[in-house]
Amino acid sequence: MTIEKEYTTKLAVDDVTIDRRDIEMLDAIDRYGSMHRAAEELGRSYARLQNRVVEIEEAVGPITERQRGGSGGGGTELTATARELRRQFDRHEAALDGVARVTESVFAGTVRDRTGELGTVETGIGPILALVPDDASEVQVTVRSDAVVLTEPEEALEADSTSLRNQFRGTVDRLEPGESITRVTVDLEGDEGDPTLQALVTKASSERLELAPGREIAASFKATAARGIRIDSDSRA
Amino acid sequence: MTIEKEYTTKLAVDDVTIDRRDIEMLDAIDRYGSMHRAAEELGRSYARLQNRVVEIEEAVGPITERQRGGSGGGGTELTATARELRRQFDRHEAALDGVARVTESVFAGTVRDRTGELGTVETGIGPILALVPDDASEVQVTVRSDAVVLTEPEEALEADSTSLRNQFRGTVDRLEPGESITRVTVDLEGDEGDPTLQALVTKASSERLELAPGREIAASFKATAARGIRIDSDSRA
DNA sequence: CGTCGTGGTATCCATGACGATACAACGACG
DNA sequence: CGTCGTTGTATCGTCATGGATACCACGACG
Repeated sequence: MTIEKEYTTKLAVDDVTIDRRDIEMLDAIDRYGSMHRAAEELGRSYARLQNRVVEIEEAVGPITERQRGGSGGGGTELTATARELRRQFDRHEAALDGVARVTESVFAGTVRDRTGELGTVETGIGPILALVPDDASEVQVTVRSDAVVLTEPEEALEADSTSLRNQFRGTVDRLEPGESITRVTVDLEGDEGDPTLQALVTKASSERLELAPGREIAASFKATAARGIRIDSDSRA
Repeated sequence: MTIEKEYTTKLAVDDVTIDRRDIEMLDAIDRYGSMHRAAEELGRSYARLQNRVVEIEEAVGPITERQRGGSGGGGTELTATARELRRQFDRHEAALDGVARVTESVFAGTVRDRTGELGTVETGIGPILALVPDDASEVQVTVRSDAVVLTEPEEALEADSTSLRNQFRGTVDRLEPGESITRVTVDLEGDEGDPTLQALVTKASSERLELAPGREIAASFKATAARGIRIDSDSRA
């Protein structure tokens, strides 16, 4: 059973919510210069497509300049608003794609202190400062591997001048080099469960830090990049 | 026109894709111990709900132990698989919620060098090492504010022993303190556009670094936390 | 002044998702 | 050995989405 993380991107603008299909519609209109051709090229009915454009415009304002009559019969162009929408959508989707692709490390623990949205979670690898939901006591803390910073252990000590609030020491367990990015698995000193933290690092950084299995290293991440998720109390196993 | 980032969480397991509704179904079954009560409590029809359970189990394997007959008429319990599914879903949703909530800073630029998935992007604030799509030349680079690390400027110089590949200097422009987290806006030295970088920092870090408007500071982030998004060449404005 | 490919609109129909309903099968317990 | 609240299953109706089709309006250009 392999579980894959998926998602669908949406933008809520006032009253409508714009999804991938809408953006593809805008793209096609932009590319072909007419809603008829866009509909044909996308394999969807002109009537619905045109309706959708109007529907969006009623909520967002003009996203097209439509003209009928004329030499070529007319045509429609996108407005700056439409292009901005598309860019925003692309950014959002890229961000979501990021979380779906990136691996994360999980540590179960219990919330000790809490001030506002922040809390200290006692885990098998020690206390972690993380964002925690305010009704939770038992949580699992997740850390995205692209948010983990690796540092020389000696330098790490004086790093109190940083906003990196979570620092751990460990030894490199495994390197999985990609073309330009290496996935590093760090064994942390911990008693329970799987005291392992994954980090994504550029190949250049990997070489500069002379990463290799057995190498001692400091791994740190920001409190704002670690989130706790409530575990239902009635969940056994 | 206020644009809000939205998303719908999904897990793809083999042949089925599990969405929020399914997880709520599992929750209700777990809470009430029977599919009939779960259906009633959720306001949906028993027939469909039961069908859905079977449908999921055909793809994922047993997620329930169903028993009919008996004193209470029977009942159904969740299996460990179902609980694991729920936890995974919760984690994924928390991660997606993170990207939807966090602000990001955007810098437009052009890709210079590219090795694999990594590239150097020339922007208004200088070169940024980021993940770039392989067909792009003009990109917008986005940096999540929870991935930006603030450091004492003096210490930053010797930070070559880190996997933080992008380092910039600037001055604190604005602080927006929350209950336990402060949003920091840093003005970078840059010519074009909006040379501003946002960072989320714990209040403790903010005080330790003595952040205040005008304060000089170093802001850094990992290359793997910066992603470039292609800008269509035919996009003007 | 007609042509032609647009935009604009209304109507009908196919499909899928889902609730509503009805009914059979089950089995511990009184 | 019947009761009762389950799990199963089949059928029908409803609703929303969206394609298919048809028809009108438009206006520069030949």
